[in-house]
Amino acid sequence: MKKNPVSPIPLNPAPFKNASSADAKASGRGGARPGAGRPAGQGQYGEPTKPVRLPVSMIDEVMDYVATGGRQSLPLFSCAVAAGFPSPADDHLEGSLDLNDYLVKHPAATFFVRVSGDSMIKAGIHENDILVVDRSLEPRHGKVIIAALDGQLTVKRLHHKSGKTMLMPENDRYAPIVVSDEASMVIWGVVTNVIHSV
Amino acid sequence: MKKNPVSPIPLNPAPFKNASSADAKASGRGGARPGAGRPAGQGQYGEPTKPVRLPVSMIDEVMDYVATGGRQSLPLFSCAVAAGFPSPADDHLEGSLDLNDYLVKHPAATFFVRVSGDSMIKAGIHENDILVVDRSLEPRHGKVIIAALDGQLTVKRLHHKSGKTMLMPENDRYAPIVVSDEASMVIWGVVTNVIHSV
DNA sequence: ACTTTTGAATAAAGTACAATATTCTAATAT
DNA sequence: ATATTAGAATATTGTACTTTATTCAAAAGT
Repeated sequence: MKKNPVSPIPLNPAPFKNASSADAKASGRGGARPGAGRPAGQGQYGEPTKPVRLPVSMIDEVMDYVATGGRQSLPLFSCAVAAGFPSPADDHLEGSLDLNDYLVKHPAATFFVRVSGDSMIKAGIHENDILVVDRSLEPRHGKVIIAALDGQLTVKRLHHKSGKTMLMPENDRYAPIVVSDEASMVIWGVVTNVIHSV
Repeated sequence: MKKNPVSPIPLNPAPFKNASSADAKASGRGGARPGAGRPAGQGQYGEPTKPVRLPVSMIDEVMDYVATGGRQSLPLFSCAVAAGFPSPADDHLEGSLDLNDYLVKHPAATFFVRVSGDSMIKAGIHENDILVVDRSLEPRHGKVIIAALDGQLTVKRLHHKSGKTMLMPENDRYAPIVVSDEASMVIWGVVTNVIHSV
């Protein structure tokens, strides 16, 4: 069992009444008294624990999860104009954010795509960016989508105009793709977010 | 449920002998036999479990975590050119990705900032984007950083030139900021990623 | 008076056990 | 012959209990 490195917490100096007055025991040391014993909250988590059954394959992972404080919720600040004086960090604090929660609304229907090419540069989609794609969203006109065309994955903006379906790049050096045979195109999902490394 | 494909192997050398021959019990049904009993892997997780102690405040959260299959690792595809034929999804599969792992290398030193303004538009940083900021990285020349100037948070590219420190916007409509009094500027951290909604 | 030793008190942590759930088959009933 | 039922077998699951760790303070030593 791991030894707890936490420094001793000075407990309340409870007014202890010495037992020597009446029933002092001549033999042995120590003795009954209030305040003795290991203080609560000295465990590895600083709070009570309870045994819970977990699948063996996940125990390590869960222990990690618990050790790192659970959901990876980190503070979110905003650039909003502050009071005017040099303001503490709290003045900008908007709350806290978990990336998976924020970016993945439908975990079972979401996947990522790494971008190659620059055909969508004007939409803020660069080479090597990671796209968050949700296949549970309906691919409507105007949405940025991931489509498989002849077995090739592409990112484009979907256009439906006068009965025709087109895949529009957002880069002047590329031409729109007219989807003649709708059956040859499979839409994998709708892009919801772009993750870009600076 | 799934039946064990292995046929019941009699553990003891003697094959199961029907008890009726000699010491038939007139009363009672069923009886000893191999293969009886609840099959393994029928539990709520389909695998053995073990009791583990968890802090009470996290039990609900952990149960959620376990129920949703642990780390939110989702598939990552690439747009790389495939074999030429209409290819299955697997041909594009690069692996799987957990956003927190990918974006947050130093959880204790990372925070997020929501962008206002368009002064960094050429760096792909748009209004309302979320920036991933790591304060454990050293703010070197050329890095995009978050700085507090007179209590106001700003995103700019850090420049050190001939002894001067400057904060460079990436938008022609904005002018560089010369940091005259270095003490009035506090660098909060280095921007590692931009998260943009399409 | 100060330090060290020792046992009591009590929380933490791990595990064994009892209760429950599920499935199989022999015995019984139809 | 087929369907039903009761009991046996065995995995699952929750929790009680044992073991371990830590702290307090009286007693003993210096």
